[in-house]
Amino acid sequence: MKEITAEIKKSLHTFVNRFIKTDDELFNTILGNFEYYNTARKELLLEAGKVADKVFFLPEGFVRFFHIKENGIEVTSDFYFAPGFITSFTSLIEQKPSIVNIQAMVKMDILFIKYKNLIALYDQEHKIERLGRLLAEQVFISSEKHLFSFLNDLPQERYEWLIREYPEYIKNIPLHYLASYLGITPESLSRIRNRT
Amino acid sequence: MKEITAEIKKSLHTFVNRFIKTDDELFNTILGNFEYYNTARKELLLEAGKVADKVFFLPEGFVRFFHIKENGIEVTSDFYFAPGFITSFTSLIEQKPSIVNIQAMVKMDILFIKYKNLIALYDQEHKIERLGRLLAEQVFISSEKHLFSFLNDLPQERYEWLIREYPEYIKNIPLHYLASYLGITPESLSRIRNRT
DNA sequence: TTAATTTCTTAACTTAAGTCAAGGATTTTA
DNA sequence: TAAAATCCTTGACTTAAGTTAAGAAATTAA
Repeated sequence: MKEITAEIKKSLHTFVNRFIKTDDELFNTILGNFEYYNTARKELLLEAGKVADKVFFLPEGFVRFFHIKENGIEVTSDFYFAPGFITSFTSLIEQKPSIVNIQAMVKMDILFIKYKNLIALYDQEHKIERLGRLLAEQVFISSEKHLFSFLNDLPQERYEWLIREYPEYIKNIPLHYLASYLGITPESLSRIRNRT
Repeated sequence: MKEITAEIKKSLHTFVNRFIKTDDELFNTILGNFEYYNTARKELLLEAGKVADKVFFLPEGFVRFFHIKENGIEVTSDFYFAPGFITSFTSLIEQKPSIVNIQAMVKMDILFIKYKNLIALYDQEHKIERLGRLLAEQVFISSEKHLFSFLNDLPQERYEWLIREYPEYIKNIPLHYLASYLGITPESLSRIRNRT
């Protein structure tokens, strides 16, 4: 079982301090609640049907959210790049089975905190509750952007929006995942790209 | 200038206590920060281009979120029914000009709290910070549902999802607003409804 | 480094939604 | 309550995306 490196600690510290200022005591309280984990590429950090009982922190790498529709089609709903906290918020908040799978896109060293420890931290420290509020606000904003791309734009324009808003997606993510993120088939995305 | 009635106080109390338990002192602290306002039907509670500086509480009635695209087409992005807190979260959180307009759909008596007072309450009371976190989580969940309807379903299925998930929409909301909420034209919605 | 798998593209055809236009029904408001 | 505005539907036509199928290219893993 590998240790939490100084580099990983620093990444967590920097990220948390974007939202709240932590003195040593508070940061050590937070850090003390996290455990280390090493994922394989393509490993599921959360499986659809199970209740989310952890929040992950990614100091590196990125993950994909996806689910399988009744007709068997796989839908990619989101990507998160490091650094950041990752979980199925809906499953975690409601403590109900998750709709989505969360999949590691690359092999990576990550941290996680258990749900019950997070809740205890919320009770214990006003500042951590604030961190929770600010993070919830951020995931809302990012979800709303994705939603607005559907309300405002045709598939072709959604693709243009995507490369404008998230240029790193194009470099790192297989196109058929991007297609379903955009709500279109891989064939359509291929045609859209070749009619510029 | 009309007063805040006992009925409105009760509505706020009941709603807040779904999320946090408030003793008299805490509830009076919250209530003391709200002011009364009476809207006309179709009045804009927030105009696109202005920074959101209030959060509204609706004890009754409902509102519509909409914006105008560059091509002049109006898009309805959301509806909120009473009871609940209403604002452009994105504009409020980032303190940037709002994309959306918020429009009263009926004449109603409402409350509002100013942004700076809300921030002060967050600092002052851990429990209110928690309320903020829980509300942010709820708006995320509701935005994600709307998003998933686009990722999972064709327009026809999205309409069926809407009447299943939000039957009250059909009874209260003009169809051309629902059409743009579903990302389709009024003509298409009309055809979808007439091919059951 | 080769075999297996995954990823991406192209083509032919189908279908559902968009566009443009018009008119009737309903609701609002003066 | 009558005029105005809004709301909803229908029809004819266009267009963009879906479907099915096949194969080439690239990547992964044995």
